[in-house]
Amino acid sequence: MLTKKQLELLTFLKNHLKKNDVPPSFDEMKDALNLKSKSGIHRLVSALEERGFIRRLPNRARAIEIIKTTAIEPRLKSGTGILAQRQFSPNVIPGNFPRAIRSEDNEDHQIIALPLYGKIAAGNPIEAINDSSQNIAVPNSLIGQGDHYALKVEGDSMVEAGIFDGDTAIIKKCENAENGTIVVALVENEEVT
Amino acid sequence: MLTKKQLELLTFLKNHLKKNDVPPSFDEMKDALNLKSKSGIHRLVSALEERGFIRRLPNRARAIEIIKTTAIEPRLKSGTGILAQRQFSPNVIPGNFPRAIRSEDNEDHQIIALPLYGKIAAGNPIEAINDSSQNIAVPNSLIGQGDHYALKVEGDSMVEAGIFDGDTAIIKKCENAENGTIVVALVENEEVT
DNA sequence: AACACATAGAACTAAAGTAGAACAAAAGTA
DNA sequence: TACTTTTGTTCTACTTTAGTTCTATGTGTT
Repeated sequence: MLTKKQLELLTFLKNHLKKNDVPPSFDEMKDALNLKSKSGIHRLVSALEERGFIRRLPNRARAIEIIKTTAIEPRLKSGTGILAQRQFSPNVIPGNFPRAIRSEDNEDHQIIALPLYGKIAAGNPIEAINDSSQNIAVPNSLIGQGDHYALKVEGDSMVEAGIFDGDTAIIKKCENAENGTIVVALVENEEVT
Repeated sequence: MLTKKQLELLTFLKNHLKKNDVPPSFDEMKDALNLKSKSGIHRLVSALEERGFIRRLPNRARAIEIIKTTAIEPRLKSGTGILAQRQFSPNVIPGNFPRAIRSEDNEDHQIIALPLYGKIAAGNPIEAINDSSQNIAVPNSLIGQGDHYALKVEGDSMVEAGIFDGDTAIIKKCENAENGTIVVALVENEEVT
């Protein structure tokens, strides 16, 4: 229903509203999405309005109201039984990875296979799949010391951190989280978030 | 939906009504918002009326009625800057509290004041309020060893765990989370989830 | 009638905010 | 391939918001 940019704006709107009680102005939205002009925002806002996610009063400052947000991700488990528990402990993404892997760099680096443990929800918690049969290939320039594994990101509540739906997160395993790091924590035995 | 000034006035209206049972006059509103003239108030009142937050009788003194307020509780902070970061580390709710405090038991127990650090989102992360000025009173029968504090629960994604919107969570501070415990983790410096 | 208190609103200014055209590039789609 | 949509940009035009002063009008009391 929504493009990435539209979702990003909607998410920002939601958070801004929660934080400040006041909808952001076009300028604030512009800054939040790292645009240089408010016109792009104008179009995104119009798109959100057209799709029925927000409502607004024309020519009124900050007159934006959220009507609905994106639907919640469908859950994987059936709801009847209890999942076998994976032996997760809290893990940390150091968060200083380069944003993207340049393909031309691949020659220079050794590729490492990381176990793909399952999915991680950026929005609602999603259970961890416990078959580590799938691996993904990662240049070891991304990896420092220690145990690592991978999770697929599902949901969009982390877009502000540059983590998008469908991304694959490389997770470093460690026992304690420092303040300010993005963590993946096991919640209630069967879900990670 | 509202500009800052409009929200400011609406908040003042709400508080004044709660305190005095009588809506303020234009002059009182003018003083409350530090204006030198009542005309500004007149416009703000009209804006609030236009947006459906208040209703009024024309040409009647103090004839203002609040129809609705903003969905989210007004925040204590100004909303301009970045929050100073609280020194959170991952914390654990042991989860074996009795479900409710019976008032007749209060005589038997010592009451302890816990700092109310802010809100915790059961769904999406919410930033932590960093003024620990508010405390809540808790019977120490609920509290075991160690550091504790309190957070308000907002959202409902934890209902299955018996945690509801509006609940106040008593959190025990500890450094490591065991598997299966419900944790509150600091995410991205300013939000807890 | 006179008075105090309250609301209504015009007129002006400056600042903040919204609207949208026009062009270009990139991504997605038939 | 051709076409459409989305996105990013610059630039301009216009509207609203906010603060101010000043005046007019309505309402209830004495």
